[in-house]
Amino acid sequence: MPKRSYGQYCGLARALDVVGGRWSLLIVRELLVGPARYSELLAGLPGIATNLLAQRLRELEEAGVVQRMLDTESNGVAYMLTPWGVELRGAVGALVNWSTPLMITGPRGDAFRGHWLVVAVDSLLQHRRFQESATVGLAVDDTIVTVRVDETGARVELCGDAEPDTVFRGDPAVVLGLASGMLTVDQAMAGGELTGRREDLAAAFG
Amino acid sequence: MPKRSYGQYCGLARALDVVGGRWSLLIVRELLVGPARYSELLAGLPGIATNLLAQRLRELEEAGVVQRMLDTESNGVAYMLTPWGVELRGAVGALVNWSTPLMITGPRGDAFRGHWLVVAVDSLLQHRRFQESATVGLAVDDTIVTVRVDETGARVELCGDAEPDTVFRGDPAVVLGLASGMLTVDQAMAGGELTGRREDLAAAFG
DNA sequence: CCGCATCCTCATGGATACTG
DNA sequence: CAGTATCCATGAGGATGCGG
Repeated sequence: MPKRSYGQYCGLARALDVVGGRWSLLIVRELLVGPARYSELLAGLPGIATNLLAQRLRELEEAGVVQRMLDTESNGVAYMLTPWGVELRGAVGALVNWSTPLMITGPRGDAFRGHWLVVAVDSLLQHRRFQESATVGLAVDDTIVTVRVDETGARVELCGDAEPDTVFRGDPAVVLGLASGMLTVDQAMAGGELTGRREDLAAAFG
Repeated sequence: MPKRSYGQYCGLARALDVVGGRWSLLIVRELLVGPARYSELLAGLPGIATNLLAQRLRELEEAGVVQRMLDTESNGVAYMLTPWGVELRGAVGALVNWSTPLMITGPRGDAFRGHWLVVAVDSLLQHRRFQESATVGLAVDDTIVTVRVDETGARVELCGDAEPDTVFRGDPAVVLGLASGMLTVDQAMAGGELTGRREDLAAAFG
């Protein structure tokens, strides 16, 4: 009955009242990539229980972070972020950037989904500047993400129909190392993990 | 046995593995103002259970976010953020900014501590620009915070011995409204809640 | 006092089965 | 497919105790 709140007149506390629950921000992460069906959310959130996903979606919808929409393809429901929900990108990105040390040294064998790179690489490239413009594809497992940089900044998205002309295949850690600047292009390509034109990669992660 | 982890190779998930637990980020908020004793943390975190505070401090220390130090005054222990912990300021600030709508419309009667304004006002002023420089004091309850702005940005801190020459006394909501830009100086002073030289206030929250 | 540890109770989270 | 229902494990909140 009484939904648990911190009961503090403090911005951080009130924010956590809404998105501080377990799995809540991870659901937001999924929806930052784009609208998704319930089953897609389940697939993108390995480990979540079905009842929890349903409950969290209800809470986030009630709070005004998430809204339901009609999936025109299947005539079913899909979930998407409200404009206010999209504004969580900054907070999510800050946490992603902060966690870089944890991504380098942490445990192996964790679950991974290629589309997580969309939010992560975007955040990591956000505070970097680029002289040249470049568009490269990054293939991890069966997902291809497009990284497009120019003088105005970086944009990362899931690859749709139009594949970029240069696609690199590699390990998630290598991709994140490049994006965070912990790994140089030379180091990343040395292991032969990444294939393609070196100068394209250097421009995208310069 | 196994500390609860999301088990995802994702920056956000790994960050939440460390600071996603209940109360964790609020503890960080307290320490962003400065080092604090255990009892001070308890006072700044109304609602937390004593055992939880002890457990969270242990976890955060083990993760490298918090470190113990010697309190030279009392020869007791004090807690402070590590350099990596301080870097959470960006994420905390992003959540504070995001929560602005919740601070305007939310429930009344929540607990409040004056020093919470240090982190909040600092975050809210961070993305704003100022033509003139100004230093004003904001008094809420028995806490006075100093807001100092100039062309290079804003800095907010707890008022020590040297009180600023102009001190405004007001309601937390009015102060936050000013800092977020939701409230103009005229509106804030109209109710007579804030007293002092209007031009000083206008410069600090322009 | 201050800094916790213990104990107890109940709310929350997790796993799985089940249903419209 | 999109969730509920159920049941068990874990975690949080509150009071109290206790050593330094």
